[in-house]
Amino acid sequence: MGRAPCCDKASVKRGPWSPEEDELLRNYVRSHGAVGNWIALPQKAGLNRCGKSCRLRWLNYLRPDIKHGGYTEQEDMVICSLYNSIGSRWSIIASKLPGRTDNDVKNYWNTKLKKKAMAMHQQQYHHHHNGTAGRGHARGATIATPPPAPQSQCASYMQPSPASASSAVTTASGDAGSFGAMYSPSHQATLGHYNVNAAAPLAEFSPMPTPAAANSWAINMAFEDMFLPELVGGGDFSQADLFGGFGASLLQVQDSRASSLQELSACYFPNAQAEMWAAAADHVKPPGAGLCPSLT
DNA sequence: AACCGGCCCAACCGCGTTCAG
DNA sequence: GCTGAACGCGGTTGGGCCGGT
Repeated sequence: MGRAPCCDKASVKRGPWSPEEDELLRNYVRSHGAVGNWIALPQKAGLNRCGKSCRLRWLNYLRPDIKHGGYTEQEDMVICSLYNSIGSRWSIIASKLPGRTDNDVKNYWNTKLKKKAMAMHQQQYHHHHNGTAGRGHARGATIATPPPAPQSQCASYMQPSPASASSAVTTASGDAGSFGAMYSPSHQATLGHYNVNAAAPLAEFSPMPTPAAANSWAINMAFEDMFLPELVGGGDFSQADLFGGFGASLLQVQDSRASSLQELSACYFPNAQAEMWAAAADHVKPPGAGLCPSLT
């Protein structure tokens, strides 16, 4: 049974906002500062709107610091790598992109970035088969070459990143083939969903990027101001760490980094699986539930 | 010019979480 | 501890826009 509607839908205006309504809302927020009670706002501001709708309008459109469009490649990369790490946690992803809203990031991913990833994947898949087939999987020869998977600037992050399936755990277990099972339920759900909607094998693990992939768009990006070092406590991340590694370097992710990443993953996946990952890094304790405070 | 289909984005919907009473 | 209201989030939808035919 669903919850009761927050307002009487029959009596409030719905649909696109008029400039007049925007102005009323803007004026109210300007003069009253932080909105404590969105449900009460429409009446106070003279708006015939649902409070929820007002909140959304403000957060997604009217806020003064909002940026619209014009995503940079660096932002693309942040979105992609975080999507790989934590799935469709848009609010978290958006929080790492100043001026971007979760709705905006979500729309951007669904309408553009995902396709960009697919296109890049096609390119790199062909390259892989034409020029680098037979090189095997850098994570371990025990893994059967997976079916074609997005291997793009985005899709290259779709392989198990340290944050979603740490190499420390993998190498410790000695069973690289168990990667699929290493995904947390929440991650699997995300990928499953992605698979259904995108009609593409994103749920499959990508093979390790080829050298060609390593030269791709993503690898050449500057990482100095990336967010992950901040998230894991200021550690200096190499690109290989962030991308899940390239070649042998991946297999030798140092324990400390792996631990930090496991902690990060545990923060995002507060479940038994995350606890298992975290436990593998001995000194890392998963949070009880919810996101790590540092991530919110 | 009219129609069509795909794209894009703002807005809506419903559910889980939080919190005050 | 319980309950219900409010909040926050992710998924989905509606409709305008635009390019192709």
